[in-house]
Amino acid sequence: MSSDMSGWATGRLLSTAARLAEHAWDAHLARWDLNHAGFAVLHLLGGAPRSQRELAQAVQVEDQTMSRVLDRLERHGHVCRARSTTDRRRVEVSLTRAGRTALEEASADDAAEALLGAAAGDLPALRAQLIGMIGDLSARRWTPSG
Amino acid sequence: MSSDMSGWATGRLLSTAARLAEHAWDAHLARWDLNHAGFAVLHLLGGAPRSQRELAQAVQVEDQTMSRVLDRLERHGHVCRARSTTDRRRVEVSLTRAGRTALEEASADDAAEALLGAAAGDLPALRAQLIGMIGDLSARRWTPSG
DNA sequence: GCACAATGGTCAGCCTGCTGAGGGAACGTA
DNA sequence: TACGTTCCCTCAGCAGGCTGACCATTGTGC
Repeated sequence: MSSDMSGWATGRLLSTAARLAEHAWDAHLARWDLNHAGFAVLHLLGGAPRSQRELAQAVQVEDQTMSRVLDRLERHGHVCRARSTTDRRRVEVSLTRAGRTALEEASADDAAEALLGAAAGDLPALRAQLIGMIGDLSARRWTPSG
Repeated sequence: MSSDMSGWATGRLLSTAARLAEHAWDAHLARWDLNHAGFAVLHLLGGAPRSQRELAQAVQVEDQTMSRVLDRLERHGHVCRARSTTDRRRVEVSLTRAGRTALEEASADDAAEALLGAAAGDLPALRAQLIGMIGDLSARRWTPSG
């Protein structure tokens, strides 16, 4: 049944694996009205409030995308947006009490991570390769002298 | 500058790497009015015409998604859709002459694959891990006794 | 002080993914 | 022949990515 993937481009392999991982992850997070994108933001916000741009850069996403992810998080009450008093261009984003609870509960039960661990033979090796790859590709993308 | 990704969930690493790979790939394919999704379809169609459902299953995507990818390919003249004469439920998809040309030209210059090769330390190992992972996760998703 | 950049967010629009719902064609069985 | 089921595709709507264009605020230089 499973097609022969040896002829697939590596990019397609990455995309497919990522979609499957997101799907498993989202199924787990739906309990808290969350998904993979929102969860990553809550995770960052666990430490301290941040501006939207800081969040966007931390998760390697455009500002506009972060804006809409925050719309959804705000709509579901996980997050609170407030114009900065010192610099009124900035929007300070912070966890609500409900958001912190969701973050803690969702983090405690990391079934999805366990699933990936089982699916990937050598998880640390895979992670190391992905991290190296992201570093290389994102440098190529975000620096002028690509 | 590059944030510390050691705390990232593996799913997020996969998504980020996949997006960066898609971005590089798309930049290369834009010359032919193509993107990563459309290219995968053309690649499959290189052998022989297929029905939409066959294409969807081959690239592990829902039928509705494939339908829209084909809309775009058709609009740009890469592909031709024709109702099957033997089974009028089916739609036979085939390459146009322009589509075949685009496929051949885009395949010849595989700069994006080379880029990924350079970014990933050990490309064959990465590919092997991804293929294993896709097999495992997609079995979990698409079979009843997940 | 004022014109002009740089910075931080948003709006609009496109693309790929998903789910849910529905329509038309083919097939089984009564 | 008629009916229900299955199969294949499409429409509608949501979400996360992206680009391009725009607005408000802040900072800079003359």
